[in-house]
Amino acid sequence: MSDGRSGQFNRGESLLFLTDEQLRQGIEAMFFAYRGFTADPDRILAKLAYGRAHHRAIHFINRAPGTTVNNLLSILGVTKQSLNRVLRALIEDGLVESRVGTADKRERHLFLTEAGKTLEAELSNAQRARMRAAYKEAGPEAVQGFRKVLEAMMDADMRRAYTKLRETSS
Amino acid sequence: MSDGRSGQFNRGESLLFLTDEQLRQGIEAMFFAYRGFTADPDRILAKLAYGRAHHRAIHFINRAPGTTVNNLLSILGVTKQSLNRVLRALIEDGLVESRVGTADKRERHLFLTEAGKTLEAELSNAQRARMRAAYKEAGPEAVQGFRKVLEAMMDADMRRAYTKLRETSS
DNA sequence: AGCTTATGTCAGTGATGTTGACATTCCAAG
DNA sequence: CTTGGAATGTCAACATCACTGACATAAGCT
Repeated sequence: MSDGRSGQFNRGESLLFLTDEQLRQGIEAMFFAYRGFTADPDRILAKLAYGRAHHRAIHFINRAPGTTVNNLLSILGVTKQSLNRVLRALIEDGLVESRVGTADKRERHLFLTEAGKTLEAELSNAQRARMRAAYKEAGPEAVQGFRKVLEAMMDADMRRAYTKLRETSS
Repeated sequence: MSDGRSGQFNRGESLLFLTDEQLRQGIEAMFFAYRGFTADPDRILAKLAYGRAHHRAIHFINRAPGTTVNNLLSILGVTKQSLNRVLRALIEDGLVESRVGTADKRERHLFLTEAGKTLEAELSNAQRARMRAAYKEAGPEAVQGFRKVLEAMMDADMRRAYTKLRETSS
């Protein structure tokens, strides 16, 4: 790691000791934090006999109403058969509506019903509350860094999906 | 998007637009990043017919050699039945050794065998490589914020486990 | 001796993922 | 136009893994 500076570190690198130990702490922080991240929605979902797969489907249908099953598949990264079971349950329970495509009748466009939107809001509110609290506790500068590292940790195709979602929502 | 930044915030909060939209982006970043975070180990584990549960067990046994089953349970947050299935497999495959406690013979103390350490290193290296790359891409200041937000997102008991691990490792 | 603790095990259930087979629809080559 | 392939989505069977509940065993504690 020859940075060829006169001093041992330049200003930018001096805070970044990438020892295995530091990295492992980051790994463990990620593990524990993700548990907290999903804890609140999990509690709500458990009462309804739903799991995280249902939450993810509801989240992204809400995010991009009218999305097709195929589109959802690529975002969620599961097989279509897996997603189908989840969608079937949500449709039967009246949370999601599936409309045959007009241009291409093979496609199904997915929408949340009023009941679906209600559950989505309940899940979102719980998760946002925790995120808001964490942001507030960590402070504004920390939030920038948080987002930056997370984005750098994604696979290329995930980052594409992520930035695409950011665009369409604005 | 009502961000109304005319004079509504004081200096400290001015960088922190806690709109629902901003929070949702954080949520999605967390979702996608966690997939990237586990992708590399998952590939290695799949070849051995192991899952993430095995990885977590191996990780924390390596982190705290001699830990008891009960201790591991509280860190991992799974049921003993679940953990037992995992441990049984790892012991049968010669990756983990279970020694009866000397002071309290009810306890089992867990250690990685040489083969276990080899697999742990393989998994760790893959995950650290990604973490290192993400840290490098995001920059030093970002790393501080990343860690700070993650810690703030944990449940209280998780944060206790996390900081305890940090102490014992130093 | 009786109560509690630590661990392990068996049985049943549920969520989630997989592969395979199949129906429907679209599109393009002949 | 017809036919065959590709795309989209659905249904069925099976595997994995987590959970709850019940119980067994051994050891420590009062």
